[in-house]
Amino acid sequence: MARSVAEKRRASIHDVASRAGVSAATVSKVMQGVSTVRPENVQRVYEAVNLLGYRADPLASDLRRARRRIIGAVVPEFESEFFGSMVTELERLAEQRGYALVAASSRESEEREREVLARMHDWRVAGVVLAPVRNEHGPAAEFMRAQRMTGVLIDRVNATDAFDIVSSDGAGASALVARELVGLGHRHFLVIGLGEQAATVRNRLEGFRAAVAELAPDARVDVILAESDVEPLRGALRDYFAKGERPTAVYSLFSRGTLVVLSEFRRRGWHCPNDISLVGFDDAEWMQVTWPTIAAVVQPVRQIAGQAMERLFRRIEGEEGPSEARLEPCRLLMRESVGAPGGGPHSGGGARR
Amino acid sequence: MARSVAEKRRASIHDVASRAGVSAATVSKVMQGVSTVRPENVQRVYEAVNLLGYRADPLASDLRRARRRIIGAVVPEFESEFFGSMVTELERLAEQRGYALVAASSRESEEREREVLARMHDWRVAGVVLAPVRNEHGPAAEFMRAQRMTGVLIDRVNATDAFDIVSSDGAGASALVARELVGLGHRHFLVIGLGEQAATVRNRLEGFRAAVAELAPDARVDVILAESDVEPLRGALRDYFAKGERPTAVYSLFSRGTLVVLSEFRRRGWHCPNDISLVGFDDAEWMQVTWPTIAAVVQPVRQIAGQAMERLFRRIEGEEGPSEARLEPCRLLMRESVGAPGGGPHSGGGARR
DNA sequence: GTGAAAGCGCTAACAT
DNA sequence: ATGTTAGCGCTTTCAC
Repeated sequence: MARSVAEKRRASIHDVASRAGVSAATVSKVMQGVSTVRPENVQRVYEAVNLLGYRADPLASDLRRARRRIIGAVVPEFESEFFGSMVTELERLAEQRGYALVAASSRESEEREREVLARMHDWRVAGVVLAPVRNEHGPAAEFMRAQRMTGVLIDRVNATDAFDIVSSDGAGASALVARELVGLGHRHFLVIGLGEQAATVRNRLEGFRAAVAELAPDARVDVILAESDVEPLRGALRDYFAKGERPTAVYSLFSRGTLVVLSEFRRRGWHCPNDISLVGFDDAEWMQVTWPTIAAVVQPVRQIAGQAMERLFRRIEGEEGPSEARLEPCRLLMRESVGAPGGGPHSGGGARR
Repeated sequence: MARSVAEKRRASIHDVASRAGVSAATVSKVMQGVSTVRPENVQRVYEAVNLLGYRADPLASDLRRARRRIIGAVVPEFESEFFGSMVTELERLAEQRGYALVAASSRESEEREREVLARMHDWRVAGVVLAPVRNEHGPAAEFMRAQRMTGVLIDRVNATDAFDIVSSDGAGASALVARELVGLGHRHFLVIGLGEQAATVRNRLEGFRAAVAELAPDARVDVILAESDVEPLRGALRDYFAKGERPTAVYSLFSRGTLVVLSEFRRRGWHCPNDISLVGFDDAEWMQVTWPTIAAVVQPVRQIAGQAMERLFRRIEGEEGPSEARLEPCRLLMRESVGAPGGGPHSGGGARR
């Protein structure tokens, strides 16, 4: 039965075709700018398109073409500045290439990460940018590998031969931090991190340790790692200080850790940098307006996103070859939270590297 | 030509069917749990499914069913805690109902907002949750109306009869702020906001003004509104203080404004609450660890997301009727940044409402 | 230059 | 209980 005009169903390519007095095939050609269509018909098609407000359904079109112009992005959370701007960048880059980005949050759960990846697989996305909850050996990465999905791993990853990976050079950045702090005279450090994020945390920690060992072999580096949640870390930190430990500088390896450290400083009435110095991994907007301003390692979000997309599209376009690992350098923003040990004047606000 | 076994194309429903020795229709039935299939065949189908790793393509299935189990979410930015957690919540709620959430950022641009909405329309999403850049009269909302898309507007919106809307009760929250501050003895206020976010800012401002007028008719409320960007606001604020204006309390109507205010306080060497008090709209994690901690209005993200999805799905399921507007109450977290004018002791850390 | 026909992966009537 | 057929909206040979 013919459809009534008043029906609210959206115009399909056939509606346009009959309205323009041509076939659907011709409409399709016009929409794709194929030049072999007679100008008169092109005209008629455009008129019908405008009249009906026709827009092709990209999903139907993709179905026929047996390819999806969709990139999946999976991140541990949307709530942080880091992953928020990462998704923004990835979206921009995907759209720039005519793809849509579908972002999903794994909510720091490896189980959910797997489910989300299964959905991406079901959707037949062209490729995935995965920021794993833990590291490159998680179930999600394994799933991707098993299903032969094309993808790139970012952020919390070490080398793996299954995928290209891109992350910031946490070891290098931590060496910068060590150099700064040692240069100011610090010899007793506390480093805190979350063990679950094994890949990144270990890099950062080892980079720091190695640099300190080289620059000041006599220095002491204490480490507090909590397994998976931030609250145990708070407890451990509290115990540590309660025992009377007094490092002159604290280096937090992840952003929420910086908040925990600050709140413990508050509890004890310690002020940076006079009572103790603080550097955090991951910069945030608020860190430059508080009193004191907080020194931080700035991750190069745009570079990471750019490299990740670059590599991903190369793979999508069929490039073979061994997987590559790329480390993007970080900047270190020294701010007021860092000074010489023992309440000396701080080092000023210059940016390094 | 028959496909070779080694081909890496994903298994389709036909592959499963032939493998199980039944028709595609039967496989489809089994996948949907239709009970009229002979147990023996159910078994065979499952075996084939497992063997081939078959998973239905939800997009193809949706195409056939002429409906898409996709909800679109459009927010001005992914970078803030507020919108980040909003997207997280919306994703959770959509998935709970068997839909996928596709989130996009309008990047604070109304032009882009329109484009993003056009894409959602092209995708034939079942519904959209739109947090407009400016207000309910923007081009995106107009587009949604014109295309008869089903959607709900959140956050920066006033009433509109075209859509259901959900936002936090900015006026009520601002009245709470006014009550607190007036109660402490403040009589000279500065309120800052971004004019472009017309809908919310006006509500919040008027709520504050009205409450102050009622509680302390003699009080003075200065207002600085910048049009669209945050930098002009910084300039205006600087000029204002340079002129010698000394309100005893500042109320920032949006989160980035709070950062601007803090950085201007820093420039002038003013400390909260002794030199001046500060309350910001929008809470953030860091506000409870800095010195001083920053008082803030907490928006009920989960309630907003919950109501929005609730209403959206009602509409998707065909519910008619006039559009409704819902305001969710906020909480006010008093913190150390607020005290009595003139450097008196601050009011403590209780939470109100 | 154009359109008929086939088909992407799936579901839903409708015979059987 | 099952398979055949038709078709969602689109693209792509391939005759004409």
